[in-house]
Amino acid sequence: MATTVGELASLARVSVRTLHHYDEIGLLRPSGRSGAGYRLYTEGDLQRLQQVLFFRELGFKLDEIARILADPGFDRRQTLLAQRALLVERADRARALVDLVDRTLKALEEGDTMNPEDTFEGFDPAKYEDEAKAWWGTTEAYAESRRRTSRYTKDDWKRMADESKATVDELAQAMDDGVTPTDARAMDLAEQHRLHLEHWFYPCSSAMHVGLGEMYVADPRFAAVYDQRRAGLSEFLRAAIQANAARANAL
Amino acid sequence: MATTVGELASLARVSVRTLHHYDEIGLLRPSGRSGAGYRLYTEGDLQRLQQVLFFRELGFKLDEIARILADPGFDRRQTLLAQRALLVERADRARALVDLVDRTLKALEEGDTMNPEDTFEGFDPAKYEDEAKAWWGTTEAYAESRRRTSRYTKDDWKRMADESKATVDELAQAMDDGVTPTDARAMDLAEQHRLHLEHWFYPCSSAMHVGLGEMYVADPRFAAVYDQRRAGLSEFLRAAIQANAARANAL
DNA sequence: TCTACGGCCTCACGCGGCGTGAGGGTCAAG
DNA sequence: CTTGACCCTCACGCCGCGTGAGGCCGTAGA
Repeated sequence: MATTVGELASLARVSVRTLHHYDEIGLLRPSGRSGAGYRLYTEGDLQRLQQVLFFRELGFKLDEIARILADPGFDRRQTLLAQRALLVERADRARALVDLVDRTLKALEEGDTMNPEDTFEGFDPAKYEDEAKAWWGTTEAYAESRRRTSRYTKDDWKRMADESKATVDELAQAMDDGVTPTDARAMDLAEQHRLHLEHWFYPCSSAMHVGLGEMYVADPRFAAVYDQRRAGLSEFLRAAIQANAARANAL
Repeated sequence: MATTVGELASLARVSVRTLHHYDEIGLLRPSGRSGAGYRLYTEGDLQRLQQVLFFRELGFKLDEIARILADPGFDRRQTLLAQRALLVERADRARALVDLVDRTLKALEEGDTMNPEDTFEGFDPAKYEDEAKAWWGTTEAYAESRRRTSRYTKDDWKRMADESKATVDELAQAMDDGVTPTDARAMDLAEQHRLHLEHWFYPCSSAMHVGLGEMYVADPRFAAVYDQRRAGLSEFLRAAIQANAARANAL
């Protein structure tokens, strides 16, 4: 008329330890005990266990399951809808990451076939020192920037402004399209932004770029420029820069 | 020339505790310490951190990341491909679960609108007792089965066999199509199997059905019948029955 | 009747990736 | 000289169990 832990465990394909655990936390107490203290489970217990496993499968936490089962009048619809949203998010995220891996793999291959001597450059001490200075004290970058910009003509400034505006517009459009900062499109725009800086102002390593991104949200003078174009744009750019730098560094 | 934990933490959008942890486990040691023992991070540290966060984002475990970064010649392609497979699996699973939630919601609604008196039936003590007996001792079910089958004509037997074969064929086809046991299609077939038993032999509660599923894999006489039709079919049926019972019980 | 042997019991630590205090030093500003 | 915002090092907590250790129960064979 009743089963022991081991039997129930093999029936439901869970470990004995799991049943012990569920007993401990009160999620599934055996209906009885034998004289020797053995746990005895009834059919009702099996049914409850199946309910537990069903919700566990859906990713509910054990205490949530306990609450769901405690009150049969509990709004299952509501609960399931919430869990659905969570699962959709998880699926989307996993898909996005697969995408990220794919792009990383592609970048790896291209990098391999196109410029194998990069391996050397990565260890160029001079370059490294340069980058370090540039990021840890903005002064060096600032000096370089002034050296360059002092020779720009009005025409140069206009072209620079046009380019800049284009990038900002594309970023805003990406946001409107619901693109996330870790998306390829956003990262590519961040890279475009970095190249823009390199071209017009000063050498800008990805590390330095990250620092700048921070400044864009932290310094209201910068933030205003972006957020005026579109709410939250400065934060979006910062995140995209981070993602882009992370990708670049990991290769 | 160097930052403190707090600064690096806010730069990289991680907690100070996380950096402490990475220091503890040796994943990211600060390049230096101040006189007072403060952690001091260089730009190189930031870059390494970004590498760490990149791989963490992809779902690598911290010790795996350590191994990847330890050896620059590490086969990143291979590693990324493996991770990709893992992520694809995760995405598929999440999608399947969303599907399961949807079907559960649908079943909930239909159940609500079509037969509200089921709530009563669920608490019918007579029925419950019957089910309990049927499952915990197969004898009762066996007796009922014999009572019924003793009156079957040759024609009845043939129709029963045809129905049975059809279900088995559909199950095999589902397997061929790569359907998983927790998929709706598999669960529906399991339910069909259960109804088949109810119709031709004896009342078969979902709990009892689970018990039978166990027997199908455990008892070689039964397993052979299914596995002869298609390798692994008995195990597939068992899993589908489990899933179907779990779904039914959770509603 | 003794002895295996398998199943059951109760602790209790371990894992992964940190969160979250407690209790105390350090450092620049007022 | 004090405040307050940093920083430090323990060290326990979380979640869902896995994995022993050390010992009792129950049945079957020698």
